[in-house]
Amino acid sequence: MSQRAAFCGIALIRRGIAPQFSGNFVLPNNDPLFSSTFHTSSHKHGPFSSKPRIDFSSINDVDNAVCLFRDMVRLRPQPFVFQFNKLLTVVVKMKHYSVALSLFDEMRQLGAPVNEITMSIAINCYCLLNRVDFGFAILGTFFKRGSEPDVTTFGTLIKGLFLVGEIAEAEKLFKKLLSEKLCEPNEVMFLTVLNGLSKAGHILAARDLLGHFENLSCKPNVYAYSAVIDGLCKHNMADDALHLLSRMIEKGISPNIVTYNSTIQGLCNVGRWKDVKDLLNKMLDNKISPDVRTCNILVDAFCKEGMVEEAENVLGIMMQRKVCPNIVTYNALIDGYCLRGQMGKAKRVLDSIADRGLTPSIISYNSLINGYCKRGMVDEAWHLFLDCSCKGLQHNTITYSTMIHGLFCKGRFADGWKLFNDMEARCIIPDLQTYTILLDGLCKTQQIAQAFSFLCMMEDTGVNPSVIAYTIVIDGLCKGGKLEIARDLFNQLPSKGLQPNTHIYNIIIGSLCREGLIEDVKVLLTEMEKSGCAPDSVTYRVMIQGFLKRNELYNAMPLMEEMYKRGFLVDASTAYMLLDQLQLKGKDDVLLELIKKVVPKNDDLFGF
DNA sequence: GTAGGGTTAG
Repeated sequence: MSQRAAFCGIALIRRGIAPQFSGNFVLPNNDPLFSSTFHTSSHKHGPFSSKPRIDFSSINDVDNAVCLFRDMVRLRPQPFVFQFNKLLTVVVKMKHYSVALSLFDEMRQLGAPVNEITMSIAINCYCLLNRVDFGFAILGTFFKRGSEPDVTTFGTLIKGLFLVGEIAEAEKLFKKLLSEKLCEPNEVMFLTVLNGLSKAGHILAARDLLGHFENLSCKPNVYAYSAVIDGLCKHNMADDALHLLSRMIEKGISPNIVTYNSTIQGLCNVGRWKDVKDLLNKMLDNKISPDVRTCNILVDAFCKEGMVEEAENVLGIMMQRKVCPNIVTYNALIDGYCLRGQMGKAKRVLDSIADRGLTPSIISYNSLINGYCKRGMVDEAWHLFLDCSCKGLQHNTITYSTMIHGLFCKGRFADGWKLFNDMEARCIIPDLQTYTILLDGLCKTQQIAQAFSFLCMMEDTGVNPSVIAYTIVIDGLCKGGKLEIARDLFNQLPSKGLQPNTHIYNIIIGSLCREGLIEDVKVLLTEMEKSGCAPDSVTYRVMIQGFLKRNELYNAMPLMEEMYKRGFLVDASTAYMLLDQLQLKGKDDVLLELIKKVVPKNDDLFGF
C-alpha cells in the first residue's frame, strides 16, 4: 500500500460528534477529502453518536479504496453496513470485481455488518466475472438468513445467466419470478431480459416480451424499445424495426440518438438508402443531431458498398456540423479505399491519423494489412506488420490471421507457418478463422494427415470446426484423389451438428463425376433437394466438367438440357470445354443446339 | 442511506 493511499484512508474517515438535535449543518471546513456535513446517525447509538462519517467521493483508485476498507473494519464502533456497501460499490464501479469480492469475504470473516444489499453487490461481481454459479451460491445464503431476495438481486442473476450464454435458464428464471410472484418485475428487470434476449438473437421472444411489457403499469422506456429495435436491425428485420420505431413514437416515447443509430445501421445493412435518408431527416426534424456514431455508420456502409465518394461527402458534412471524426471513421475509410484497390489513398489515411491528433489502432493496421494482402502486395503488408510493434501496437489474432493468409495466398507457406509459431509463442489465441486459414494451407500443400490432426485439435480446444473448415478439408481430399475419405467426412457432418450446404455438395458431386460414379451422383442430387439446398449453376457446371474430363459427353448432354430448364447458364471455362467437344465431334447439330442454350448469349465465345 | 439497465471496427 502506498503512503499516499494510507494517508487518504485515514483522511477519508472523520468521527462525527452529532449535536443533540437532528438536522444538517455545514462546518467551516474546506478540505475536499472529507465530508463537511454532520447529521445524527441513529437514535440507537445515543445522543452523542460516534459513528464515523466517511467520504467516498474522493476515492480515486482501488488501493485507496482497499486501505479505507482496512481502516473501516478496525473502527469501533463499527461503521454502518451501508457505508461498507458504498465502499464496495465504489470498487465495483472501478471494475475491480475480484477485489470487491475479497473485501466481501473479509467482511464475513471479520464479522463486519453484511445485509441483503452487500450480498447483491457480491452476486453482481460474480456475474460480471462470468461466474453466475457462485452468484446462485450466495443466493442460498439469502434463504439461510431467512431473507427474501428482491427484484434487484433476481435481476442481477438473470443478467449473469445471459452473460454466460445460459439464455434458456435466464428466461426460465424470469418466467418463474412472474408466475410464482416471487418479486414484482420493474423497468430495469424488463430491460435486462429484453437486452439479453436481443443480444442472444432471440429477437422474436424479445419483441413478444416488449409487447407484454406495453400492457403493464410500468411501461417500456426508450432503452427498452432501443434494445429490441437494435436486435431487429441486427437480424436484418429493418421493416419490423421501423414499425416498432413508429409504435414507440405513437406511445409517446421519443427515440434518442441510440435508437436512431441502431435503425440507421439496420437500414444500411440491407442497402435501403432512401429509408436511411428519410430517417436522417426525421431525426433532424426531431432536433436530434447526428453524432460521430451516426456518421461512422454511414461512412462504413458507403465504404463497404464501394461508394467511397459518398463516404467522403459524409466526412465533409461532419466537418460542417462540427462532428469530429474519430479513429473508427478513418478505419472505415481505410477499408473503403482498400476495397477499391486504392492502396495509396488508404495508406495516406493511415499516415494522416496521427496528424489529426488521433492514434492509429491495431484495427487501422489490420485493415491496411488486409488490403495489401488481398492485392497480393504481401511485402507492403509485412512492412506494416513490423511497423505495428514500432508504434507500440500489439498484434492481435486478426493481424496474424490476415498476414498468414496473405503469405499462404502467395505460396509462401513456410513463412506463414513461421508466423503461426510466432503467434503461439506470443500467446495470441488462434480463432476459428485462423484455423480455417491454416487448414487451407495444409490442404493446398496436400498435407492431409496434418489437416486431420488439426481438425481434432480444434475440437479439443473448443474451437469447433465450421462447415467452411470441413469444406476445405473435403475439397483437399477430393483434389488429392481421396474421395472415399472425403465422403466419410462428409457423412459425419450431421453428427457434428453441421448441415451440409450446396457448396460442399458440389465438391463431392464434382468429384463423383470425375470418377464416373453416376449412380452415386443421382443419389446425392436427390438428397440435396430433400435437405433443402437446391442444386445451383455450379452443381451443373462441376457435373458437366467432371463428365467431359472423362469424355462422357453422353452424360453431360442431359445435364445441359436440365440446366436450360432451370434457367442456369455455364461459366466461361465450361463453355470452352463444350466448344472443344464440338470441334472434336465435328458437325453435331444436337450438341450445338444444347451448347447455344447454356452458354451466355452475349458471351464472346462463339467464334463460328 | 447502500445494489441491477442501451449503440460503432477484420
